[in-house]
Amino acid sequence: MEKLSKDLSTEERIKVSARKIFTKKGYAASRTRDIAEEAGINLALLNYYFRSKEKLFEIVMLENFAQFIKGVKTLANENNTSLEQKIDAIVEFYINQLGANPDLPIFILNEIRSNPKMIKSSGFTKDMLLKSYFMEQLKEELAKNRNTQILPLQLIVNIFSMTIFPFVAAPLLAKVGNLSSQDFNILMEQRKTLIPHWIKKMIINE
Amino acid sequence: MEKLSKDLSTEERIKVSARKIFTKKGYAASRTRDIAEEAGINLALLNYYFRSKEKLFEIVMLENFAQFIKGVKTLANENNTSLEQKIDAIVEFYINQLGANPDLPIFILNEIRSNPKMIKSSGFTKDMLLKSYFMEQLKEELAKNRNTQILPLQLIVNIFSMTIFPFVAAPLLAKVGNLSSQDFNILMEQRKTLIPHWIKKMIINE
DNA sequence: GTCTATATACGGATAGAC
DNA sequence: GTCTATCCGTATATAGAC
Repeated sequence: MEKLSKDLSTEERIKVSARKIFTKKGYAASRTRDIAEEAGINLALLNYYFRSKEKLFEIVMLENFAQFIKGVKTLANENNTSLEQKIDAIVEFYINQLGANPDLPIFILNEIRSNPKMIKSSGFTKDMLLKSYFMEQLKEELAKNRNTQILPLQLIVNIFSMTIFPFVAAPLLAKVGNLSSQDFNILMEQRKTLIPHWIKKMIINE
Repeated sequence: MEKLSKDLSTEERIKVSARKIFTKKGYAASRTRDIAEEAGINLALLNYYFRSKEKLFEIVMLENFAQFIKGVKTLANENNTSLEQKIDAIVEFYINQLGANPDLPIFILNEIRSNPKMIKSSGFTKDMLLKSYFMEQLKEELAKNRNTQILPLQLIVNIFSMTIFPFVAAPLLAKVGNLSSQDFNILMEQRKTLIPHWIKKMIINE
């Protein structure tokens, strides 16, 4: 197992290792010893910097959340892109993001499940989507198509479902669909254009 | 916290409690002591019946898998229902199923992630969907609409994504969408008809 | 700041009485 | 079959030397 490069500060190396291990195994199954070893330092040092496993975890989680939120927040509020462009951008952004970090979404969702309090400190807010410019544009487009009986939220759920779920279910999907990891990547690459295309169809009231 | 009714055998009560706790907290974070207490028996007795935490877990997991698989396997191979009817049935089945067990999918997906070997013994096979009657009907319908460039698998991914993901992301969705649990149920109830409707649109090559 | 050694706690599992 | 008491491994956390 490759050790981390030495040009990061010790504190930073611990955080990087912690994220890696927490993300892969979840909080409970992760051992501070493993995190320390991965960072190339001693267990005592980990506690010296972060006081406890739990504190370290919280810090890492907040950064994970932030990474996740940042995408929507900025993309959804660009005010010189069309609705279509925004959908394209969001889908592509998350497929790229999760392609590099496939374990991240299920890890986050799972930790939220087992510790519902976490969501309060997560940075996710009810305004970040509902009051975004993206939401305005979506409502407008639905009205234009006389398709007002569909809650815009339903479409937003679809965008994220179709984008994120395949990563969450990847091992199962690989099995059931008989896919190599190469096949999986191709499938996701196709979805970058397919998902926006499908969403467009949903908006139109035939 | 309500104790389980006494008319089940001890062994059965332990299994029920184990499923409940494992499903809620995941394997690593679950304590055999808690399972025993939930079942209203002693820790020693749990080991008397199941020898170890791990053995108990395996048994519970196999039953969880079975419950999950059973739906697709039977519904996808009904040979006197139309494609449309099958899609309706699958979506409704899972929304009902997961409405009663909202933690089940993320639990299963998460345990598979942290222990990839598990998928081998899970009962999920590459034939159960790819070689189903459902798949035949889907291919046929796509061909009929000259929509052969879309992999049928992409549509299957969509069905399950749109059906299952909202449960997986429920706490987040509730937060971001500002939904009460009542609202969430309504949203999912709507999806029982919306999802099949959307899938139909995807099949048609406009 | 970083290490070795150790204290302390917790959780899974077993011994043995009933 | 079911319990109480206990053992023992493992993991977090700290003490204290360098």
